[in-house]
Amino acid sequence: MKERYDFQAIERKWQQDWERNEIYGVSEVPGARKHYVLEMLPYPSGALHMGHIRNYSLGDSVARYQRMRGRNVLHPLGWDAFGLPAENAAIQHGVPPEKWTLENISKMKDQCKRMGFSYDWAREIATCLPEYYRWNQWFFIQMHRRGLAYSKKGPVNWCERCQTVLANEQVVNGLCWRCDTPVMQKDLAQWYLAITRYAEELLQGLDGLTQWPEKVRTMQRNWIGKSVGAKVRFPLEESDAGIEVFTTRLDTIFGATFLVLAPEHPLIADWLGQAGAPEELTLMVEQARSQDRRIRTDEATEKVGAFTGRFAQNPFSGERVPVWTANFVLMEYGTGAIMAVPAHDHRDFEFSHKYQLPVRTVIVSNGEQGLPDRPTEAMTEPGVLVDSGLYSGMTSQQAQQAMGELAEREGFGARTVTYRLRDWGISRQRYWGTPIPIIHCPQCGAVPVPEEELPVLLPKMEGVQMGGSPLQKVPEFVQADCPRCGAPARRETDTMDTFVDSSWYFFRYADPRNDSRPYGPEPVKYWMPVDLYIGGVEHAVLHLIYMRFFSKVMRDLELVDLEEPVKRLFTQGMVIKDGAKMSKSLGNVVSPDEIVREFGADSLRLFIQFCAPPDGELEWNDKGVEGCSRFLKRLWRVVFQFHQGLRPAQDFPHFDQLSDAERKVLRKLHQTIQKVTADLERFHQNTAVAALMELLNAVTEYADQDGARPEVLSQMFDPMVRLLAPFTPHICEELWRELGHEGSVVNAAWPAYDPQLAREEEIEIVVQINGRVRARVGAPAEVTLEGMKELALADPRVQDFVQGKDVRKVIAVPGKLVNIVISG
RNA sequence: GCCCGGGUGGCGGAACAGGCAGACGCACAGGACUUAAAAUCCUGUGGGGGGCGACCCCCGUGCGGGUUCGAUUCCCGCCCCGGGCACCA
Repeated sequence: MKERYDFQAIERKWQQDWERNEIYGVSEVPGARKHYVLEMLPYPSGALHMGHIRNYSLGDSVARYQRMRGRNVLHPLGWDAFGLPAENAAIQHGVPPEKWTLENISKMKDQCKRMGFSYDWAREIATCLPEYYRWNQWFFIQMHRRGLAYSKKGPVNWCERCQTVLANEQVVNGLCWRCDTPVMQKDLAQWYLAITRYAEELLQGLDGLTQWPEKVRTMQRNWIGKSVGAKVRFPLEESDAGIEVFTTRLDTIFGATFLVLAPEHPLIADWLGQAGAPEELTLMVEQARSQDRRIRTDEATEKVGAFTGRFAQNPFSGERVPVWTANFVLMEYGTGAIMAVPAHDHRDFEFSHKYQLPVRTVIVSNGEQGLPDRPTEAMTEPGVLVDSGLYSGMTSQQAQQAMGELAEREGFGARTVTYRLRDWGISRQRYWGTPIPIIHCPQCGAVPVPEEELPVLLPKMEGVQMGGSPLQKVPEFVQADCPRCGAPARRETDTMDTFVDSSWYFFRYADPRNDSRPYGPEPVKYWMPVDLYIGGVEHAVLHLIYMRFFSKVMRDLELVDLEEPVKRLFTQGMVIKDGAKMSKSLGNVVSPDEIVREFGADSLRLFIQFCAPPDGELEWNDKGVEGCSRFLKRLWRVVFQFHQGLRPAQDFPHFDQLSDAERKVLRKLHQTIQKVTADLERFHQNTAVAALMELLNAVTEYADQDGARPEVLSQMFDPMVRLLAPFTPHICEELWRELGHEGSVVNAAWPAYDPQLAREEEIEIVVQINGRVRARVGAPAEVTLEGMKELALADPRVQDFVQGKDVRKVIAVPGKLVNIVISG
């Protein structure tokens, strides 16, 4: 008997064996049912943290389980290898970003192997390699050809610390998502991807993603921010120009007592440029423009404004309305101008109050009589129109339609839809990213690099420095000939946002070494969509919206025949310690390496799946790992103590020849098979592990009895090891071989449960009296409802309660419970 | 303010479709083994009360109501915590 569970030796041994035999390699097998399990690809920071371990342990147990169920499972991993930390390391320590990144990848890959994750490493990708990023460039060119990638000069989000532009999605509460520096506005020429063209489709598609968490779908809906309304043009007095406003409440237009322009509105600049512009106006506009965006867009910030001295005309009522400008109106939403209806909008109400502007009620609640004399707050609900000319008496909805139709007929407005979603700015003024494949020619303008010249290689740079696009300082890179006219030209020196890399990487796993296109149609057709995608919720409006966009574009490029790339999304919870996220600054980081060294990968994997439900937060607890390690030691002990003399399964005694204890433990086994299977299907790894612990408790109890029979134990160990294999593959592999099997447990079949054996022979019926448990009676499993009632009423304790009382009702729940309702 | 989650022992959590609240694990206490400790094994462990005793009673899933024979679970009204969005016209 092997005395000790030497996890270090066992884990090393089987990791080497699996690698040598390439046991985790997969290929397309026609006819075999595929299953694609994916985990969000990591940034190669240098070390896996507990969040990674949790993510990959969950994915790995699903991948192994599906494989044992006979699926052809694709389970790959790669590296999101471009990005700022590599560049910052280069600046701080003088290490070339490529070297830093590749070394980190190698370290982390090693950690993955030491965890025993079943990745097909033959499909590994790293986004910083030309063989990968050339396809980023290729996609960019395809998009450019269709007008989906375009360049535009305008205000962009700028992070001074990262020295680069950020996408809207990367600005979190006005701060840089990476370093929390307040984001400024800057005017720059940038490349954009036209995600807004897919806004409606991305929104509609969410309804079909029924296996995504509601939370993520809601976040995406909010982010896309669809508003249905109308644009209306208010002609300006003494001018040919007009002011176009966007409103979702066209029905309130008779209550529009003034207009407000954003301080950045082009008309404001015009007017300020003219002689005699009021000083007060100039001052206000300057103040608003220079206000920190975060403060400016905070609801709590005081609304300030100024009268422009101009008037416009309400196209519906013909009324003359003053034109104001104010800090609360933003240029980037709608038309940058609003009609203010103080009676029916909180913000307008507040503003009108401060500047003594008129408030006019034009909507009343259904069934309400008369007008409120002096409203104390805005009534923002829809209702019935009053004081609105021809439209008085209509409901808000009717009026919106009728007014919209009139505006369209008369040509001063139209019903329209706006979105909060902006096009995706992908230019980054940094070195370590995919070069944008564009050449700027003085004659021809921005010309895409011809496809056959891809990839545009990122030149090696020794001394990367902050400030400006680093590639500008590499003359050999910058100097290029125009692909169209051959004249000397300048190569684009910005690189792509790294979220481009991660927007399509999971397609590449299907065909990772293709060097003539991003992927071939057949492998993608076979493997896609991803059946299960596991990762953190923090990418809800970043990666998870970009990847949906890319998939739609690929469909329109006729590269794939697919609406949505991910069937089921699972967002796992964070790993925390002492109530806070693990972080270096808090000093509460637990290193997976140390845990693996002390308890082994299997114990860590088991604990991290046992300790909390996968979608909830996981509070780290060292003692908990120890408990899981104890469980594995006990498993080891019981198998090695009893496996000698185990007989093959066919010697198993007939059911009728089993003792009560033997039937009991066999029943527990089949119940456990049933439970673990169901729990894995519904992603409740924690209770699956708990069930396996219960099973081991039952088996140990039987095994320690006098007269425990080896042939019965043999029947127990075999399926038990298989059930546990997805969670703790190393120890299970060792035990599996010890039990006499030739091949790997990885390829063993998932055990089936026998409903007959899982069924209890004798059941316990809970007897309640007026809803309180008062007794328990035994009954045969096949007892009828009437039989249950009789048994319950016959029980002496029940008799005591019932005696002299009036039994009004007896309720029986099959196989479970009888409730006797008495009175008096 | 709006939208998602969530609130259960000392702790992490379980209870899948309204039917025994607290599975499993941690921690703790007592015991066995040991010269001793560690490891391991056994027993106990929501709170309160009663009985020599096998046991029995009462209370208990954030708070207050409701529906029901029966509510951690469903409904109404609150409180608290976590996350997301938020001057978006």
